[in-house]
Formats: sequence, C-alpha cells, structure tokens
Amino acid sequence: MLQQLNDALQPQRRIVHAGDRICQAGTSFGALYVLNSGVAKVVNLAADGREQVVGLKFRGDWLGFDGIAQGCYACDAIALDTGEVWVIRYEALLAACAARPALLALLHGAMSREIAGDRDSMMSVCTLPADARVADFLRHWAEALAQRGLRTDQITLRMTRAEIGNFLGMTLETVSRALSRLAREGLIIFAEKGRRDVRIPEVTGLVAFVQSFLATGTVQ
Amino acid sequence: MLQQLNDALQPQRRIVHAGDRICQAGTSFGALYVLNSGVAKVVNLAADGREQVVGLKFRGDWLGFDGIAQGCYACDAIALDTGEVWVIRYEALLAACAARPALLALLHGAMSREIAGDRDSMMSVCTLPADARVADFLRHWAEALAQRGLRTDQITLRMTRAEIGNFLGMTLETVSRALSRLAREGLIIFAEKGRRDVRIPEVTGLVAFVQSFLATGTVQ
DNA sequence: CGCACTTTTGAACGCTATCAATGCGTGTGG
DNA sequence: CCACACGCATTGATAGCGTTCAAAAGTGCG
Repeated sequence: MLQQLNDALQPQRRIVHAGDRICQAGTSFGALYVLNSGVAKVVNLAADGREQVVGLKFRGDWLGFDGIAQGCYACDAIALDTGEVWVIRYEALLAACAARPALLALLHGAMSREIAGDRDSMMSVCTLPADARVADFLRHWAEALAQRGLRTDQITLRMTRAEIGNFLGMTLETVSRALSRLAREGLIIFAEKGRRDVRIPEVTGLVAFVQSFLATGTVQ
Repeated sequence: MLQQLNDALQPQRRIVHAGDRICQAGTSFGALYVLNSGVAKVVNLAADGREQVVGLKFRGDWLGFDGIAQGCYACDAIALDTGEVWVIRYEALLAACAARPALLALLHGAMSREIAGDRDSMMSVCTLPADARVADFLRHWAEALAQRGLRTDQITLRMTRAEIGNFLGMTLETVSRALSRLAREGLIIFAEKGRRDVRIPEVTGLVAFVQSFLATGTVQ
C-alpha cells in the first residue's frame, strides 16, 4: 500500500519529532499526509478553545481528510514520536487516481476505515465505564501495532495521562487509577523504570476484561 | 448537489418509513445511499451486542461509507421518518466519477464532512456535561435543518429519550431531566400535546447555554 | 376502554471529578 | 556529585453528577 503510493507519486518525505505539528487546524487544505513511521495524535479544536484528541494514527494511516470538504483542516495532527510523514498533494493524488483506479480504491478505503474507526471510538466512550475504556484503549493500541507487524508485547504510551484522559473522556487521575487496577489484576505490567512502557501479557485478557462489564449491565 | 447526482446516475429511488432499515450491518457492500428526504439514524453494532447510535442523517447526507473498506457495512441505517433514499451503486458511481471530476469532488466532500462531523460528536460527548450535551444536540439538529433550508423553529425529535440518550452517552432519564431543565429556562418550548415536538425560540440561546459550562470548568 | 409504550419525576447509590498531598524521574546549576 | 526544581504520576478523601431503581402520569393504538 505504501509501496503503491510511493510508486505512483514519489511523495515528499518529512521527518517529524515528538511534538511537531504535521498539519494545523485552520490552515488551507492542499495535501494529505501518510505516516510512514511513528505515531501521531489528531486534535480537534473548537472555536471556544476546547481541545479534543479524536484519534491516534500509526504507520500507513492518513491525516488531513477533514480538510477536503471545508478547504481548511479542522484538526491539528501532532507527532508523538520521531517518524516520517509523506506529503501527498491532493491535486496530484487525484490526477494519479484518474490513471490508476487502484489508487482511488486505496484512498476510499482509507477514508472509509477512518469513518468506521471514529465510530468505534464513539461506542467505546459511550458504552464503557472508565476502567474498561482504558483497557479497550490499550487493546486498540496493541492491535494497531499487531496489524502492522510491529512488536505488541511491549508498547510505549507516548502520551501523558492527561492526553489519554482527554481522548477517552475522563480525567488524568481516573486514567492513572484504571491503569493501576489493570496492573494489579495482572492484565498489564509496567516497565521497571517509568510508567510509560506497558507490557501486555495477552491481549485477550483485556478483551475479556472489557466484556466483563457488559455482562452485568451495559451503560445503555 | 442532489441535482448533479441525479443527472449523472439517475439513481434508483426507494421510499422508506420510520423503522425501515436502509442498510444492514454485515451485509455485503455494493451501494451508497443518499437521503433525498426524511431523517435516519446510523447505528454501530459490536460483536458483543452493544448498539450505539453514532450519527443522524438529513437530506443530502450519504450512508454506507463504512462499507467501502471492509466489503460489508459496519452499521445499520434506520429511517426515523418517511423519506426517499437514492441508491447509488458504488461501481456505477466510480465509473461516473471518471468522466465527471465534479462528482468525485462531491463524494470526497461528503466523506470528509462525515469524518469531521463524527469528531465533533466525539468532542461533544467528551467535553460537555449532560445538560449541555442535550442542548448541543438540539442545536446541531436545528442547524442541520437550517442548512437545508428547512423550518427550524419547530423541530420534531423522531427518537425516543432512550435513543437520544444512547447517542449522547447518557440514560433516558438524564435526557428527560435535561430537556425539562432546558424548558424551565425557556431555551426550548414543548408543543402542547406530546413532548416530541420542540420549539427553539432562538438557537443562540442554546449556544450560550453550552458555552456557560465551559467558562467555569471544562471536563478536561 | 384497556393495554403497551414512553416520559416524567423522586430518592438513593455509585462512579468519576475535584482537590490535595506525596512520590518518582529528569534535567539543571551550584 | 548533590541539591533542587519541574513535570508527570500516584494515591487518598470528599463532593457531585449521573445512574439506577421505582412509581406515576401521559400518549397512542387496537
């Protein structure tokens, strides 16, 4: 997939470091971005100043779709890690798609997956209590890595508790408590030094943990 | 926009009534749907049985984007009202797009708007307390009607309190209480008979109400 | 008219937010 | 090298918002 993009467009590459802004809300739309490596968060900005983390992006994910309709990006995309971003000029992409239908399928598939993913986030936030939401967040992260063939036994949360809490719709204290409980139950194991690295003995444990909340009573 | 679609594809039309399923999660993807009239809800279904209302659709909105990537729809779309749905075979749409770039722009614009809209829902759910969330929901509904040139002074909520609550991540009782409070403050006025019709004297009142919660302390 | 469904409202409980204090890890400067 | 400061994380105590449980009233339909 990245191969295909590369062959068709030879996109410009950009190295980003943690904290770098890949694209900025409000600036005029001209390009989409594809993460070739690294991790990024997508932050939705409201006129009144609210900031909401609305997505996490990994290798092969696209950024900037929200800009197509309005002509300017609706969200910031911030690198959480060192990585490489490919800049895909939208006009060039459309031109290339005209010649290669497979490219268009790629683009539509990515947008479709984005829509489906956002809805899954919505479901998680709306139906799960805090502990399960954190567990589901870790499961999601682990599975995202697994799908990309990356190590999944040891994951490094490249976000503060506050950022995670913002994403999940809870406070940083609640995130911290949830992680402590998950660790106490052996579903996750913190690295010796620093509580940013998490080992997940088996993802199925997290899945079961999430399900255990649904048996008794779903939050709607 | 609907004009353009009609000219290019002469789509099949389907009349739907409240409760009719426009498209079904799990069935194989072959077409997108455009609402020419009526209102619909999009319901995400999880393997474990959870159901989450993840969107509301009005005239001109598209349904079924989530099916493109996976080859089958991820969500049910249910009509909340009598309306007309246009069936847009995906293959035919792509073929038409090849000839008319404007059509492709239309499609991408619709998908982009969907992505941005889902993120706004996410922000609403994650940052607003219950009363404000309900107010924001009404504002959103009123603005959706306004953008389409429909009456906005009197809106009919075509969902039960339970459905609204599911969408907003709260219980039906909380929705009911929030609506009662909004009515008590004069921000909305129930119709004499039935509490399903709501008059909104001025949408700005709802906006101000939402903002009033952010001044003191945002939930993150 | 009676029945099923929806809505409203009350009371009590519980989960999560809030406030506050402490601990940990890193980097800086004396 | 140590002391210190700073940011981030953890944990406890308390309060409050929203859920849960329950009852009653309204609405629509056969």
